[in-house]
Amino acid sequence: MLISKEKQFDIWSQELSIPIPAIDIVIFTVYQNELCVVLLKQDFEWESSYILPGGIIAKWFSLEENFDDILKRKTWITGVYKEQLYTFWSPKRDKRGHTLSISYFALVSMDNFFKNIDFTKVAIVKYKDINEKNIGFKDKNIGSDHFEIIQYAKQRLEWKLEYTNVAKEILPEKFKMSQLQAIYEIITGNIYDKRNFQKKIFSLQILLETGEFDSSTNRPAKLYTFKDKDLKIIEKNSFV
Amino acid sequence: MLISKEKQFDIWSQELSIPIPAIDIVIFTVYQNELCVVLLKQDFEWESSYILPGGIIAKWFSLEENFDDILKRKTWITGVYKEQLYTFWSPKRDKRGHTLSISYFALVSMDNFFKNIDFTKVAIVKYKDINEKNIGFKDKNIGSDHFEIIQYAKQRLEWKLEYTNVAKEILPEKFKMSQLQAIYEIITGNIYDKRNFQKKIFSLQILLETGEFDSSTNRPAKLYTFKDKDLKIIEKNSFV
DNA sequence: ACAAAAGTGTTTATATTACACCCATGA
DNA sequence: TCATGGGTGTAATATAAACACTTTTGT
Repeated sequence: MLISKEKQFDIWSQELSIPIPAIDIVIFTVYQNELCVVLLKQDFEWESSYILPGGIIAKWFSLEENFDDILKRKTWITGVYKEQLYTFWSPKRDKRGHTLSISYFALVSMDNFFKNIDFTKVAIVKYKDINEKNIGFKDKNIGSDHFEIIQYAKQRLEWKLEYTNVAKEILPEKFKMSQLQAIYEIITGNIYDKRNFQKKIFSLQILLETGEFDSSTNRPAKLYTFKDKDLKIIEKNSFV
Repeated sequence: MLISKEKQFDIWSQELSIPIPAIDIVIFTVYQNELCVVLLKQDFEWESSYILPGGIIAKWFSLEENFDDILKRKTWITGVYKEQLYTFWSPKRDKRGHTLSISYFALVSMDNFFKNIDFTKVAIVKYKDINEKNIGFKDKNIGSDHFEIIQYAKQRLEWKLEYTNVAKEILPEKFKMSQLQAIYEIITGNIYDKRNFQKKIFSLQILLETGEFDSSTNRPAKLYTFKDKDLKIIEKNSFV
């Protein structure tokens, strides 16, 4: 006998002494010079409410495979940078489903983003517009801690930006120095002197000059690209 | 009808499409001038094999409560510093139980350690003596990735030591500068010039002089204590 | 010619590294 | 008196921070 996924879920949540492991995804992008998060949307008469894309995991697949599957089903986005964040659980969270949230942090470039995303399913919400009130579907008792998870992800993003070349996951393949600086300024909320910024970035030795120029605005700007294709952790000096 | 925990576990692992969430604990201490890990032991004729203390979580309690319960049941250790590490899952791990491992990293001071630990249950293994061969009970097909988890925890420990005052969780309440330096040297594997080490530590402003001295060896040594009772992240300079 | 973004150097302050001798105590 | 671990300072180098004008292009 086949039972629907919903039904099966409700049986589990009552019968078992364990919480049900699920994945929740905080996916950031930079859009219109703002840090944004891709969220699932529910509209009420005069307001909107959002939750993180997520779903229950299947034991036949790895966490990464489950992530890819869930993100694709919920948003149609594929091929993003992803990293596990933290696992959240409390007996109070998500009373209906009793799900344990293995949260992931993801980055998507605007290129990839517009190629893949399904706008009938998701909303792009400015990070600064997200607050406790518009996160979580109160009536269904889900997403109660999604605001906290987003905060946690933002912290991780700032950290990663400082210590790795992860900015490449948000930028197009080739970019000008001012675009790179903008990413850092948007995400950290600081503004930097462009001479010092450039000196710092060059000292990290993570960029290559392409020899090409962007002529879209006034004086043509040199285009750079990241040297390493994979995530590179920038080594810090020893403790002492 | 009551069914035993073992039996129930086996039913779950077969019937469910989800993995069973469990906690695995990597608990470090510094003992006899060596970095050590507290592990559960199984002796064979001519060799020993170890796994991480761990157990299945109950949804009636938070992760922290589950952690405390599991650690106490398995080792009798209580009141340690703990921090969630990472959640490991793959369809290949732990074939019998299909458990998903929410791993934790913990630190225990020798003081606390000897007050609480139950040596009939656990072994204290030098970190450097741990290898793929002596971790995991092959016959029972458990702990297959515990070596990987320990490596991950060691990395986190080094990081925490550099960026926080977490050393306080391993040291006694009052300690001399050379003890603090030893902790750093043992864990990072580096050796430091004691003048530079002192300058660095003082610059972080995380210590207080107690005014007391340790007279146990030769010239009496000043005793210090940590200024903050809670974990303090040492702010790094801004990116640029 | 002017508006807009790109490009470029120097000075000062701070942090890091390398390095060696004297001190207080117990045995 | 000597062996042991504790305590202390300075000079050289490297990194970070503050700061403003010129260049190239499109309009």
